[in-house]
Amino acid sequence: MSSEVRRHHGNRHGRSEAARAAVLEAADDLLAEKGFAGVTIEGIAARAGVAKQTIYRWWPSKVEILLDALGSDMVTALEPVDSGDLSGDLRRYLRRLARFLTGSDPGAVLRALVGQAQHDPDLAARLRVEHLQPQREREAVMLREAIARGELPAGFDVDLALDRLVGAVYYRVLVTGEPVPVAFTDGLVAAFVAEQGQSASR
Amino acid sequence: MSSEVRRHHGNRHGRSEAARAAVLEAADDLLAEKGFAGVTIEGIAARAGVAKQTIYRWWPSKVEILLDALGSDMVTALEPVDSGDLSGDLRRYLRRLARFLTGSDPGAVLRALVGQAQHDPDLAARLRVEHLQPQREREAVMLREAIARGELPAGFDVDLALDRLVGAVYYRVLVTGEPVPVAFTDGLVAAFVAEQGQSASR
Amino acid sequence: MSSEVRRHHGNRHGRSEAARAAVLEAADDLLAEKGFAGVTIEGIAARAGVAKQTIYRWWPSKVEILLDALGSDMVTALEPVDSGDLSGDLRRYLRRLARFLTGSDPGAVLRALVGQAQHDPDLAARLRVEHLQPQREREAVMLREAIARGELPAGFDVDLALDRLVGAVYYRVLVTGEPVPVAFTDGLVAAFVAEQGQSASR
Amino acid sequence: MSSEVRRHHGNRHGRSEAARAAVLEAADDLLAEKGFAGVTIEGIAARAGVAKQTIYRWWPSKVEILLDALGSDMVTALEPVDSGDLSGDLRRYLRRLARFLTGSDPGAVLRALVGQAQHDPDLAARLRVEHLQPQREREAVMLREAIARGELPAGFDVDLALDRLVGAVYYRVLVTGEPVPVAFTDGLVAAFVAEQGQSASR
DNA sequence: CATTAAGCGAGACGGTACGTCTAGTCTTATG
DNA sequence: CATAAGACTAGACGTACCGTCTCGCTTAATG
Repeated sequence: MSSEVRRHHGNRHGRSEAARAAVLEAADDLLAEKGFAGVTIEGIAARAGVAKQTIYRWWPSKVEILLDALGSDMVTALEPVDSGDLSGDLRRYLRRLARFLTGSDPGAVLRALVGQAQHDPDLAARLRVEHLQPQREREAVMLREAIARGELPAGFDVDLALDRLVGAVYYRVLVTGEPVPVAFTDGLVAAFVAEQGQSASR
Repeated sequence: MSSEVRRHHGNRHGRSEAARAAVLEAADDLLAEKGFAGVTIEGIAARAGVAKQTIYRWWPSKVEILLDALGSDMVTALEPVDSGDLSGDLRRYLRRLARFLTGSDPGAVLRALVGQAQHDPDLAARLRVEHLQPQREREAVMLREAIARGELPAGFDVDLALDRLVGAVYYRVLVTGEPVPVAFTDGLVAAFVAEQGQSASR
Repeated sequence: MSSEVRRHHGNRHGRSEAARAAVLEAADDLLAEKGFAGVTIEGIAARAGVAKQTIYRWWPSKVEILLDALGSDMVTALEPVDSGDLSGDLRRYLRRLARFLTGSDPGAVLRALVGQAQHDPDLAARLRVEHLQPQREREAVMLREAIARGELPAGFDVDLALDRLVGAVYYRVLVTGEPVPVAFTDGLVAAFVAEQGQSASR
Repeated sequence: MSSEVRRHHGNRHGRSEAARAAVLEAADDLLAEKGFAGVTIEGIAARAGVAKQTIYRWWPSKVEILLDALGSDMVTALEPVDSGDLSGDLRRYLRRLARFLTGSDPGAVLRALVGQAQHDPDLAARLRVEHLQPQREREAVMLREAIARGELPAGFDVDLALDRLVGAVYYRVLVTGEPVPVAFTDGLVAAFVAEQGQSASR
């Protein structure tokens, strides 16, 4: 038996998976080595051993390549935790988020894309629809299950809580440039938990 | 009598204030009209009626022009409030911050610069040193004075609080792209106050 | 009844005559519409509804297609005259040559090929062997028969005469771009006849 | 003391003569080495050590570069002869023309341009106006002076004679590809002279 | 009657050159 | 001595064709 997609140089199989993979890897490498400005279509083509036309055939711009390169890395790296204990889950999740954003290759891709999205509304829309909102939804599930378990009150404002927890992490990464140590993320959760305890005791 | 600085085409008066102002205004206009990618040195020179060399003489790059164009707009627009009532001050400040970031021209410049800073560590450093950290300091003063007044406990973690309050606003602006209505900023302050109340009651 | 070669999409009949004809016609049309630079393999394939590979299977280059498209048009259009009266025959022949070169589709193809032959020695060789020399030979026959009839002297230099008669027509077409009216071709023949008369009278 | 035009890299001197000369020489060299198809803007730029933009600033296409490269070479190489003896002058001129067209670098440029002119009416017009017609005029002067001297009759058709003399040479070069030996050009003149003798004797 | 094999339309591929755009450098003449 | 002007080298942009390479379909001849 043979693999589903065979190696080929352009034919009726349709798109070459080898070329696609080489492009995405080249884009990733260039971003890591030279930064966003160093990611050029010509550079990607040269490094991937691919013709420029092949790139333009499948991607409308370099940011789409990076979106593609991001792929499901976010889903993989930021799988929410559900152990039945909200505060522990949140601590683990925010630690993981901080590490993803500040210390991983796909995190660097995401930061570059969020940066570029400030100049490019189309990219912003695609980035949100394809990556940020789905991840936000996975984060929301964590909190909603805690509501279901009774760890959080019924009327709990999930969106506000996520903006305060996750937003603080992004803020340090994107705006202040401060490191995001475990002490910080744990501190966020501690404050969150304290607040809930207060509410519950009323 | 005439204005202090006369228009001139190269002379012994020193730097031309007219050229400087024209460049900054052209950069601002181009950003507003065409977005960040539409801001080019050539475009600025053409619109400002200035030679490219004059721009390169005084600014090392286009982002420095935008930094310069931002000027003291942030200081002016985001003057912290100090009425002696922390929660009211915070509500007013965050409303103003949200409006600045989402609904003003200098806010658009700041967003573009923060976006570009994700690709450009030098810009990131200058942006933080010249604008973000001074503003952060002004914000911190608000809280420190509340501590001095006894509205907040002595060991209060000012940095964590700002990351949670201000960070949530930036997060919506830069990442989720959600609007930042008054209800949201007031909600942030309400949660903050509730938390403090709980702490105080312990 | 059916045509000898039926329409087919690839089979054991061998080469598709329909595809061949469509390619030649498309090439001709493109040359007429857009000029030589507008004749591209991709354009021919698209217009002929034929795959590029089919073109490359049968023709090594686009100029070979035009050579093929020229076909026997030159032979047909430039059939020499032999009425037994040399000066009348030459007048008719040169008029026909002028009209072919300046006012017919295959003449335009020939001009394009002669032009391209200046850049392409292989094309030059093929063009001469397949079209120009055979036609030259047919022209020479006209003169040789006049020699046989005694209209021209035995030692008459056929090649020189053709270079002067035919060459002058090509020169106007290819180099000066002047029109080639009947008065011109008739003038050529008149001068030729006068010269022979002079020689004969010696 | 300094040379009239100083070396510079773009400035208010206006156009760089060094860049201009390097481009023309590179184009010439490429034509000689690789033929017309080997003359590309990129190739010229690379060989001349010049930016593509500099080429596009001054020449609209590669054929204009070749037109420019041809310069006054034709005038120089094809200076008509005027010794007072028409037949000798014509022999010398046609020998020189044959050598220019078949055995010189600028002759190769001219052949390439005449070839390309078959595909490009604009080039054809410029080539004629700038080079071919002026040269034709210089040729005509030779004959007109012979008329003035009484070597040719008053009503002599200069244009027809040039088409037959010069045209035959171009025809061999451009169409038949035959060599153009001295015997051939001398034969042309001999036939021309014989014809005139006959006319004169009438 | 099923198999085989050749020509076909289709179209992706690695390339080269195109002509355009902007960057950043350099050299003047002007005031 | 800073300016406006503008030519310069450099290099990425996105497009057009090149010539090559499968691929799956159609069809007649073959076994």
